[in-house]
Amino acid sequence: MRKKTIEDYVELIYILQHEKQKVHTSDIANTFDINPASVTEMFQKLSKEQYITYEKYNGVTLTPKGKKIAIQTKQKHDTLKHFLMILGVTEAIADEDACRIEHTITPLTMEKLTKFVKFVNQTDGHQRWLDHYKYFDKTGKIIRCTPETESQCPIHGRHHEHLS
Amino acid sequence: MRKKTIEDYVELIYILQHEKQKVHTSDIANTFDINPASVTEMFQKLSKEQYITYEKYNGVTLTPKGKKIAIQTKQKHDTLKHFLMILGVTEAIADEDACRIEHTITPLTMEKLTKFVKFVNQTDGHQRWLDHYKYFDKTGKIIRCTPETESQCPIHGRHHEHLS
DNA sequence: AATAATATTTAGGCATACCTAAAAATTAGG
DNA sequence: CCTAATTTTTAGGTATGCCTAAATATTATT
Repeated sequence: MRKKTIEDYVELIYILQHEKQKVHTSDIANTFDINPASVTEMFQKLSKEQYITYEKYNGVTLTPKGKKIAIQTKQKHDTLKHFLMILGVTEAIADEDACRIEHTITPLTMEKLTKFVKFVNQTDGHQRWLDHYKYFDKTGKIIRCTPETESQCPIHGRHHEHLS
Repeated sequence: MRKKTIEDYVELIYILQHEKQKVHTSDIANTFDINPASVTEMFQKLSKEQYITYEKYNGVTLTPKGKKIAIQTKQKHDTLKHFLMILGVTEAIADEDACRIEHTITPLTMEKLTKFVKFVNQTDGHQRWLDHYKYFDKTGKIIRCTPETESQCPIHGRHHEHLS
């Protein structure tokens, strides 16, 4: 599997903290499926760099610095995942890819993707184009419908009344 | 800068081969802005793994295996870049992000993104929604226009005739 | 409270992609 | 064609995130 970054660790600690107060070596080791010894090493590093408070044999908590990064990362993750699912990627894979992309993407690209997701959400139920995309995704067929021809559109024609 | 993968090297060799026949250590070192010594090392590795034919002091060429990977990678790169530019990312940054994402993305996600790009291309000039997205990107404002209200739409209203 | 089971840490290693400095090969100029 | 400049390679080193095995601390059982 992919090597975990500081962001991965901090994000996971953040998520686990909701259930556990103190997050332990084994929690991380299990979720990431890596050796506990590796987690201890990372705890030491994260502690040295002030992302977490670490007491030997007693779990960790996020510092404000760590929490900030965690929230930012989770935010990116959720947006990316949401975005991919709009395009028709399954949840499990969207999750996986979001996890990888969230660390490498530039702020500008993240911003545009965020806007795209907002755009789709805020026009929810009114994006005929998205139905057309999904139809294309399924069938490979492009069906154009202009306002004039929409009533004959095999995707929208029948439901025309409650769509507009 | 980010560490370069086998794919990065092979893709760049592929691009440079069009101009140069044999690609030399310094060509890669300059483009990636890394030390020539590091390129030599990678040449040795790539050669050992049969991606390139490597003769000391005499440049490299792609093997069929290497060329295949190169073409696949470049394909992914171009699609990703295109996709990001549809969303309004500038060319330079789209290029940068494409370069990072192309190595980590799963096939399913790549497939959906490819479909999305095709969908946009094949409906070129007929996606009123894309104009709406761009308007939202610029202004933050969502403007809904149904077939009935489209003629009053500030984006499409005036140009209604040659759009449909 | 002693011992057994479990969890965590330490110590020593590995692979990867990079680096610098120095050696060796190639190429260019007189 | 020989020396100087340039390019490439070798050798040795670094940081990172992982590993295993062994040591140590904690927790649970009786």
